[in-house]
Parts: sequence; C-alpha cells; structure tokens
Amino acid sequence: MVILLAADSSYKDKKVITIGIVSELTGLTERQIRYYEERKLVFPYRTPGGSRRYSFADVELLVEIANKIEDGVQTYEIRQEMVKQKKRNEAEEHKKMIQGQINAHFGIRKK
Amino acid sequence: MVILLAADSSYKDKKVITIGIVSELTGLTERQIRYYEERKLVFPYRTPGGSRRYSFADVELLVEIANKIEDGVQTYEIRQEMVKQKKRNEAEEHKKMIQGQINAHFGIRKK
DNA sequence: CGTGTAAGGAATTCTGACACG
DNA sequence: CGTGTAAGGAATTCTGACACG
Repeated sequence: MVILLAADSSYKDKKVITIGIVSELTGLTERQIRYYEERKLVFPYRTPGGSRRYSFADVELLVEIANKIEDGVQTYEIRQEMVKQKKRNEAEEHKKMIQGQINAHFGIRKK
Repeated sequence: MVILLAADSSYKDKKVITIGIVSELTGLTERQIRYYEERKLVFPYRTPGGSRRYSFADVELLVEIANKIEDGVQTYEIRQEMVKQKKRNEAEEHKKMIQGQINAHFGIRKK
C-alpha cells in the first residue's frame, strides 16, 4: 500500500512574484520576460496598479521557454506546442469527467 | 507500507514576496508587518535597494503572530516563545547529528 | 525575430516622526 | 504597546518607440 501526498501546489501557483525577482530567479532580462508575454507564452496576474505578478510555475515555464529559444525554436512554435498540449490536457480532463459520471450512475468498483 | 510526504519546501522558503503582496495575503497592514519585524518576529530578505522580500513561510508566521496579538499576547512574549522553540529545535538537531556520527562509526542497523 | 536601451510617468516601498492611549 | 498617518525620497515597474539584423 502506498500513500502519496502531493506537492504543495498552492505555493507553486500563487502569483506573487514581481518581474524583478523573476529576472533574478531565471537570469532573464525584464525585456525578455515581457516579450514572452507579448507572444502569449506566459500570463502573469496584473495588480490594479498594472504591475505583473508571477508564480513559481511561471518562473519554471519561463526557464523552459528560454531554453527552447536558445535551441533556435521560435516563440510562435513554442506557442503552438503549448496550445496542443493544452488540448491534450483538456481531452484527458473530459475523459476523466465522463468516467466520473459513469461511476456515479453505476457505482464505483475498484480493484 | 510506505508513506511519502513531499512538502516542497523549496517554494515555501524562498523570499520573493513584496510587502504589498504580503499585506494582501495576510490582511495585515504594511505598518503591522514592519512593526513585527522591528520586534524581531520576522526576518525578510533585503534587496540591495533596501526593500523587503518575504517567503510563504513568513506569510504563515505573520498570520500566527497576528492571531496571538489579537489574543492579547505581547510581541515580547511571542518573541520569547520563538527563542525557546528555536533552542528545542537546535537540541533536537544536535541529538540527531550525534546519532549520525555514532552510526557512521559503528554501522547503521535499521529494523 | 528577439533583445537592448533611453524616456517619462506611475505605482511601490522605505524611514523617521508625531499621535493616541 | 500596537497601529495610523502624512512626508519626502528612493527604488521598481510600466508603456511605446527606435535600433539592430
């Protein structure tokens, strides 16, 4: 029997980090970080005052993006990959939801 | 039987949150947050420019502090508790370290 | 295409102090 | 003791643009 307690995603997904800190954390310039947003690769939260707030998940994503760009991948292509991945995830979600409804109707049998 | 506890402390302890965000997260005013630092209850990182950066652990600590103050506990008393707790932790650490050295010398037997 | 930079403005944060109690 | 506030300054962030290539 295995009991696994998942990583605390609450911290990872909270958008609380300013662009200056993200710059330090990733080694990217603020210019680069803003540009990747312009290309719709990252979506920081915006405060009422207009400044950007990133999550740790965003920070990790930014590093991945930067690596791909270093490898010669264009932002447009990276965007395409992300859209595709998102669709796969949604399909998976949908599948799980349907299964959940089936279970709700016929009862859940677990090995 | 295996019990795995992940608790990603890497995110929790990184000092990356500005005082404004901490204020939103905790509901405390910036004045309160700065005062608790003055009373040596929290220790944010300082950027070269002089501004404070807090971790999620700090945020949680601040909430606990605020609760105690609401209960009428004075900052000085809270400080005393923290110092005592720290000493207990260090004693525990020391004990573990000693045991580690013993194990290193005589071999580790695990049940 | 991806990034650097100077420009001017706006939002954020800092400290020390006076105030109340 | 714990917190509010006005004050002036410094650090941070924002946008739009010009530049290179």
